[in-house]
Amino acid sequence: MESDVLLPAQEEDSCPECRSSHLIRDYVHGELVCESCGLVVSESFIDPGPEWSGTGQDAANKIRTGAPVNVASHDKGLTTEIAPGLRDSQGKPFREEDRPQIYRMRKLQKRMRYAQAGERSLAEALMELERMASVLGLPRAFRNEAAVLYRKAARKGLVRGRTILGMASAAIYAACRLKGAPRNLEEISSTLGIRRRELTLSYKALGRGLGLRLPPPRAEDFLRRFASQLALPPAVEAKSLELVRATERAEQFHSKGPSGTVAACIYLASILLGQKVPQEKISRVAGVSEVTIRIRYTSIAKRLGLELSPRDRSQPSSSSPLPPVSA
DNA sequence: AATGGGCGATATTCGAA
DNA sequence: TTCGAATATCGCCCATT
Repeated sequence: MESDVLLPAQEEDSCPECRSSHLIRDYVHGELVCESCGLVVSESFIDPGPEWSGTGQDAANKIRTGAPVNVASHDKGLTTEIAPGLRDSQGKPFREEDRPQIYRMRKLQKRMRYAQAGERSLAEALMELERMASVLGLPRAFRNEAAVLYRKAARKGLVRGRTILGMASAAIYAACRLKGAPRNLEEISSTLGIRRRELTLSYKALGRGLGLRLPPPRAEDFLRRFASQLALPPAVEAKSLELVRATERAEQFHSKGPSGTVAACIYLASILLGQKVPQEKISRVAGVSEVTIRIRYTSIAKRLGLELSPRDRSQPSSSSPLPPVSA
């Protein structure tokens, strides 16, 4: 039940259509193409994604060429013309033994050409979802979830008047939240090269149209991901979780960003356990500024009644007892 | 649909500790 | 590294056009 949505993602060593092993790499388009039948076997053997490694300050530069190369755009692969007759585009006659394949290709082409427009754009969207999920490093289940959402949206005509990319990224965003591993709008839009405005508008439409009622992202759902990116010691992660929960309980309906809360709690926990993690590092991973971490963590500490003695700030090795943060 | 004001949260910058 | 103040920007909400 996994793969009804899928298009073949791995490279083959022979063409699945004509079984020829003459596959050539088209470095211009980043496609793996069958030399004898023209089938595009794989569309992205070069990484089309935006740069990952930029940090907070040059976040804007991550999108230096705008949207990632749109390898799956609609005229790739499917609309190739296959001339009638027994000669190829150079006027050379087809080899005798290739003819059956050529006929089959023509038949396929015909089918594709007359396929319903909706189906074609759906296929395109599914390829986008595939690509987006891979750029974001999301597990298959996430992408499948997104695909389900997208299909529902498409059936309800929600894509009309909007862009496929916008809706697809919105579906991805929603899927992440449904799966309990939320991403921020910012993360999604910058790594996928979608304008934020477009993403939020699409997401709103998606949510409204499908009647999705997603509770606001819980801060603790961000913790796992941040913790692993920071390689936090388990003890610090555990303490962070404790703090995050206590914080959310204490300041319900605060309209502050969950990633700020998590970042602050991680910092706080790292201090309390004497294994300080620099604000700057946390800031990079969580996508919030250092200032936000400072403001949030001091107010959280106050709210939870935590005493930050100078000892905590300066001596990395002393473990200070934390008053129980139960509510 | 576009525009603009109000507003709270957050970002940037920078000097000081 | 961290702190904290000043200043700028962002995104959302709402009302207006």
